[in-house]
Amino acid sequence: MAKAYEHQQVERRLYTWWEEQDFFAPRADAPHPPFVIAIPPPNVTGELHLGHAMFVTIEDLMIRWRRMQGYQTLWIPGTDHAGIATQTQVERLLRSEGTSRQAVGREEFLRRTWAWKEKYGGEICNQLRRLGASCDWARERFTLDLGLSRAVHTAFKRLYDDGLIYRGTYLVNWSPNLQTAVSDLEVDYEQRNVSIWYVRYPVVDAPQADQALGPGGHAWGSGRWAEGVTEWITVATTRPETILGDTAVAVAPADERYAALVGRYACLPALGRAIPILADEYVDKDFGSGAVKITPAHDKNDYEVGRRHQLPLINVLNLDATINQAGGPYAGLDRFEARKSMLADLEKEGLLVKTEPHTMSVGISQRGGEVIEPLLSEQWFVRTRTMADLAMAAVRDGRTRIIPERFEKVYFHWLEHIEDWCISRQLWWGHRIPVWYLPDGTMVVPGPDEAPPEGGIQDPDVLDTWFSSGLWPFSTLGWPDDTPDLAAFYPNSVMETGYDILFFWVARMMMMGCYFTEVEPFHTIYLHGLVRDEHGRKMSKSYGNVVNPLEVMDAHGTDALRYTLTTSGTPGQDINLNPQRIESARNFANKLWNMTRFVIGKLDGQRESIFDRQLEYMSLADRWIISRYARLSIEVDRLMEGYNFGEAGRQIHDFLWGEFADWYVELAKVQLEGDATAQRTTRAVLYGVLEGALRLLHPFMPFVTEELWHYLVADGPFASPYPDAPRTIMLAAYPVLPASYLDEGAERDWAMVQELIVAIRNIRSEYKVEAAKWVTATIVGGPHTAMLHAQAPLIARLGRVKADELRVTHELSEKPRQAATIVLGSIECYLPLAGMIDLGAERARVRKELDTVEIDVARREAKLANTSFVAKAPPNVVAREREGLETARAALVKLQARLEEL
RNA sequence: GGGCGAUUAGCUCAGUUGGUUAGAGCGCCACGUUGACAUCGUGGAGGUCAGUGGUUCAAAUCCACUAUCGCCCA
Repeated sequence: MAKAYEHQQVERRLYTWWEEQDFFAPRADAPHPPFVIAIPPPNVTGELHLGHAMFVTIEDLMIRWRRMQGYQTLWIPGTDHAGIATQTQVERLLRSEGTSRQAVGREEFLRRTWAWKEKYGGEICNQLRRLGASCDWARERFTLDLGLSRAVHTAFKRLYDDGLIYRGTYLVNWSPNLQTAVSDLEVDYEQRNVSIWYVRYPVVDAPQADQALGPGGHAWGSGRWAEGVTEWITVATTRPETILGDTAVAVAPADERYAALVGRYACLPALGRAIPILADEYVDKDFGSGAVKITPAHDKNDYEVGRRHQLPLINVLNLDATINQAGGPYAGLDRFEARKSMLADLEKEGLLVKTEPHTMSVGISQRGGEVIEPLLSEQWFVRTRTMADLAMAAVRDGRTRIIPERFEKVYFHWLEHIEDWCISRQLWWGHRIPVWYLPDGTMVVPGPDEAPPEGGIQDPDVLDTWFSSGLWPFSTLGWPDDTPDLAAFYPNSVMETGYDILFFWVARMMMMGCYFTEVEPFHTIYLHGLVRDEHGRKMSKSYGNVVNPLEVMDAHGTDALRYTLTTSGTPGQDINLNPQRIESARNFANKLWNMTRFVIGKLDGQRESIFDRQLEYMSLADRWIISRYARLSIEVDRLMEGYNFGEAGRQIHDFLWGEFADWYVELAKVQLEGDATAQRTTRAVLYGVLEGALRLLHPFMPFVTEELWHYLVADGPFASPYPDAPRTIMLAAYPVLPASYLDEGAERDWAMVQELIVAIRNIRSEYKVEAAKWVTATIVGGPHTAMLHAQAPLIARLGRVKADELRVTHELSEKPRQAATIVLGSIECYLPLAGMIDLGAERARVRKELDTVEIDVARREAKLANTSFVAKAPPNVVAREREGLETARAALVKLQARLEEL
């Protein structure tokens, strides 16, 4: 074995072997029921980032753990076609070639996109492999596969037939850069400092004859448009270009300032259109001027006002956000140029009253980055209420549980207030809407196995990518067909993903799963936190704080990254990824390597586990480490069942490093110098405990544990839930020891010995005894004499006391004067450090120790003197307090006596 | 405006139903010995658990309020 762990030599080799051996596939001979996770499908042309690393690590952890427990595990991998993202990439490519999707046409564009997918689509999956993902690649799926497309078509058809899908002209979120509608969820809101302009409109009594001219009979732009006007109504707006689409001015019904104007008309600047002045509750009389321009085709609130008053809808924008013909003199200008131009003209015509700074939230296209335009257009929608109610009921009834629980509240709130879902996208890359229009205008929605109607033209739009993702837990298993996989592995067990896509994806899977399959798609939703940089900032290219998981794995190994991601936080909480923690995790892997190397070296070929045989004799140290290991396995089981993976991982680490390596390995060195029985037992304990602990750790650090396990067990037998399991730790049993292995007496006694050894080392260090120097010591054990006597060889070695000069005695009448003193409850220990003891300093040291013990005694006495404590606290707590007091008092007496002697 | 989360050592974080002296890693100081490991070992320093009030025999932990930071929704 190499002197240090070299992950480069191990990871790819093991992964290839695992995959070749088909260890990832669900086993029919598994003794337990299925445990199924569907991967959150990454964007097919995406590149690995820490979000992926996070979900892969946690899901693989769960899968490996359940697999080792004997569940029939299936982790379905796959990718998402990611409509907008992928199309944008290919469009960029086309632009670099001097062409465009429009120029090459739909068919060619799709051909190019598939080619792009073939070229880059495999990359993300290989990157998931590097993370150690033990998913069943034979079942890999892609949302645009034939099968999944059939699922999408079936779902659409059913919703359509059930009346839950409709087509209509409504105000939608339009992304001018992407030239498509997007859903409410794909709009981010940003607080922006903008201007609010006060614009006055002439008040008139009736529409004019010639609208081309203003109320004064002059053309717009002449500077005299409003000549002679005496009555005005002033509106405040942040979007002057939408004046062109105004169809009313509204005031608050209770606003006396404007009461007389209601029922009359305002003359619209630029266009001369007479629009009614009306009263509506929507208007806040204290905001702006108290009068609001109403543009039903370009604002959501105005749309509602318009509906209440049957106002006409006038759309003034083209799909690229330039002004259309309805915009008169501004037609052809971009929306922001039109704004400038409009403001200049308003100024010129004396209609601009004032400008004020204003903050408002602006909708930004999540993908396109530009300001979203509320735009009237014909789209397809899903009526969500029925499905949302089903999705809520599943969680409310406890059929699906969300972890952490607090997200249930968020989930309910969103589903309660859900609006209809705009599912059509004006893209080419995706599932084309399965609707055909006949020349007479009738719509036909054939089933997936039916031929499209003769002479029909298919709707040009595609479906929102999340429509297909919503079917993922069952479409990947063959739905709508009644496949064996669907029967065996649906519903899934756990949906694990980041909380940031609770609405986007999780809620939609719940909605669609409950609706189409009449069963909740998974029993548990586990939401992990987001990965941020070490100071809690979001990782972003512009900050330059992005950590690339591939680079981390190259430098420190996959296990180090995985261990860091799983143990850096708690469920659902964002983690601040500290690069130093990754290094520590790498060091841990190396520590594992070396402790195993040591154990193997000492086994001398004896591959025998303490857990496979009854041993006649075990030392205190043996019983202690076995008890600790048993306790660990029970704790880990409890933590994992409760989804507290981080805490489980930390405890395994602490045990392996802090107890097994730091203590037991050191003790084993001494025990291995003993007789044949001691040697044999020690080897069996080293082997059994380390082998088991590696299994406990395997789901966290799959590579190093597998590699070491091979070295350790060689051809030896091992426990596995699978009768003919090949030689891999992946299929070895996950340990949970029976409580009979717990030995509280051994743990208590060993704690005492440990404390004594640490105290001796502490004294050595304080007196600056050279590390190489072996000292003399006398232990006065009182009631623990026999136990301490038995442990003397270990105490001597670990405390660097000469074995033949370590005395353990029940009592000591004559205490050495020139000696440092240790008092631990009823135990005393004297270290005569020839010539090194300064009596004054030693007195001070003992005095200080006495002080702390005095405080402790006083505190405990006060507690026990408190009658309500004794009466109300549980008996074991009181007993512990009494015991502690006795020990502290014993120490107090000894320390006082010692101080007098000195 | 509504909701949620966080606040514990210099830094990054644990602390599982309230119960000995609040822990870890990194960083810091001192010293390094043994054929597993310097990616290491031994010892040490370092915390008014954000603040205030309450519940309780007992609060980092439960409750209320406040402050600061962050996120989600509108």
